[in-house]
Amino acid sequence: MAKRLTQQDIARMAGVSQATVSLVLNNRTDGGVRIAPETRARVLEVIRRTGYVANPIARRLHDQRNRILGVFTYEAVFPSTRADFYQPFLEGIEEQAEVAGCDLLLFTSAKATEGKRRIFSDDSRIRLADGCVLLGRSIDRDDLAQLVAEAIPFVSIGRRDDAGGPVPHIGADYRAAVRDLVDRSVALGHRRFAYVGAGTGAESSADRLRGFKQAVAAHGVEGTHVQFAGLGQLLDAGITAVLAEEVSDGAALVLAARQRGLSVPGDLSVLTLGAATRPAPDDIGLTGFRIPRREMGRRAVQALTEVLEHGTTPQELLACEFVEGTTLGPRRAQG
Amino acid sequence: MAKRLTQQDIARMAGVSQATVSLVLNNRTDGGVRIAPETRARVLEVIRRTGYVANPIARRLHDQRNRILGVFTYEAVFPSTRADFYQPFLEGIEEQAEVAGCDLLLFTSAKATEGKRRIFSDDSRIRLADGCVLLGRSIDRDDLAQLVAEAIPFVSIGRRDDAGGPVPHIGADYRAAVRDLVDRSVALGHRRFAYVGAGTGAESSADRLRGFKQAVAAHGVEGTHVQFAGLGQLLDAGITAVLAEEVSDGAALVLAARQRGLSVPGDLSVLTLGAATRPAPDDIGLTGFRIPRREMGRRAVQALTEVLEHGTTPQELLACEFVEGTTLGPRRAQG
DNA sequence: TCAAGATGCTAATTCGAATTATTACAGGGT
DNA sequence: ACCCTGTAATAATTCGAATTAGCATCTTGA
Repeated sequence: MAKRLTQQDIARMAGVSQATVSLVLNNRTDGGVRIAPETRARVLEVIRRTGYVANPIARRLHDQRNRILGVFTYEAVFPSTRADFYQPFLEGIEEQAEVAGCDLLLFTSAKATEGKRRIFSDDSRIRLADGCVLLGRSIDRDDLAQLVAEAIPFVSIGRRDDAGGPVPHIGADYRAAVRDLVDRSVALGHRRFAYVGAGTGAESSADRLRGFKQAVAAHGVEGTHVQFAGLGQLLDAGITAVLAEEVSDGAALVLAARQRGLSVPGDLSVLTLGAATRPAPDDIGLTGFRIPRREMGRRAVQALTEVLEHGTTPQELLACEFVEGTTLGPRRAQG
Repeated sequence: MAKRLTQQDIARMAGVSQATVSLVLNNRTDGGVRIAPETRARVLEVIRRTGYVANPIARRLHDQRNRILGVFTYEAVFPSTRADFYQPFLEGIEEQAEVAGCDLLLFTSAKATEGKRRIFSDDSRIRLADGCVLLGRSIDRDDLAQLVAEAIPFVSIGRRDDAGGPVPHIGADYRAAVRDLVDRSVALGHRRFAYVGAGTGAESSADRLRGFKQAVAAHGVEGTHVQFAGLGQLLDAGITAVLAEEVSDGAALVLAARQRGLSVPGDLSVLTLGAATRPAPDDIGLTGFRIPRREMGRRAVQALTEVLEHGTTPQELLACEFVEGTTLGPRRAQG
């Protein structure tokens, strides 16, 4: 197989030294470096002819930066079961990477152990890239702590609690978004709420539940939290508005209610909080909010650029947009 | 920022040389390498205490391999408009890359010129990877020729004509697939066929048309080729079976026929040849064949591995699977 | 007791590119 | 002839780990 070209090869062809090639390549004119125009032209011509590109590995070894940004996901990126979830983030990431003139490295080599990938295994390749975007609902806390401890440049998509230090992230402002939904519902007369979903574990779940609790407290209305949706139980408790963390749970509630001959939103309002770990029907028109996934991807790459250039620790929550839908209505005047 | 530990540091702490640390780390026992058990233990203890991990960059520099496979597409990968097309290929690519223990590099830095990316522009980063998979309906012929000329390890997804030499590729066997459709149709009594579509330009189009022509010739039946579908014109010509290159064209024909009060496949059989450059409705149940996209992605990565290891030029066409559908039926006995 | 062989480790080199220090050589002034 | 200055290029070193050749030191056996 044709061996890969090195600067030494280019140098030989152009009749100069390897150092000269490097200087020409990097367009160095500072620090008393001078290259005669004709020499420069000769070297550039050889480079053009051969299509030579500096070995990123060697480059990275010497200094920092090879214009490669890593993307780490805890599951495979492409399988269509995951596509709906990852896709919008990746769109934003790709878009901004193109703007930044960087290539994207997908860490597919990280072998899955017990179904989950780990960043730090026997042979972590994370440092191949200049920096890294982390994607996934929940991220291993040990991995996160090690990233922070080793000062590896990275940005998490999704807010993360401290892990031995602040974790740079671009998240969605679930607290504000959930509060907004409660506000709207209260304005429509609702006084008894239920939050259906985990509400714990991943930061995104915790944030939603926190927003819910803040909002019901602020309005002085009733709000309960249950892990799973039991329609009868909710109705018995006199609840008129349900906030379902998972989209599929929200959809299931709407269908169950209608099967009982109830009207949504006439008898019960159902709101969804956008979590999508399971596929859900999309023809129900659930009221809720849109997670700015694409924008989060874009901002994450921008933030990573800042980390790389200034060593900062950006943390930002992006606003979610209200989605009108058809499942929120005024509370029915009750007997 | 705490500087990263090196083997030299570990060596100092354990009172041995850097070489010894390397030998212990790689568990080398071959080629007359011997390390006393207690020395080994001492080094391992220091490694354990410090949490040292070998710098992958330095490691790759030495190995001449960076275990990075490139993926080049002429359009952005992730935008959802393209998702249906690229997705299955990428699934296969990712799957096999994981098996091979390689990471995937998406060439997002290749700026688009006139809406199309080019592999070889000012500053091609194609050589960042060990090898490269090319994806896209049509690939710039100059790019292709240069890849061949420079002996850059790559594999095209989709058959390609020679470009200054044979082009390594994993394609779909469109000729066989189209012949099969004609065979089935002839068996059902059809004698007058039309091929609707480009039939030229990209290799994939040419292969389909070639299969069509071979089949009608073999059966001694009538077969015409038109670029665009005019339903009336087809019916006037007494055609009873249409093969539409584009799925969307096939779907349009079915809808147009039914709008005229005709039955498909009662009055006209419509077959599709799987090209999907435009979105098409998927609820029509067109008869045709399935392009093994995922498998092609997998095989392409395998083939690339072979190219890298043995410098071969693999060329392979994978079989397409017949899809029953509802738009092919026996020719109606005509007055 | 001394060569032969086994054992345990290290010095030195390699990979490819970036950078610094240094050399080589021209022409100008005295 | 000599020094100085500017210009143009190169030699040598660096990064971190892997590898090979080779140097000590210690056992054996005759």
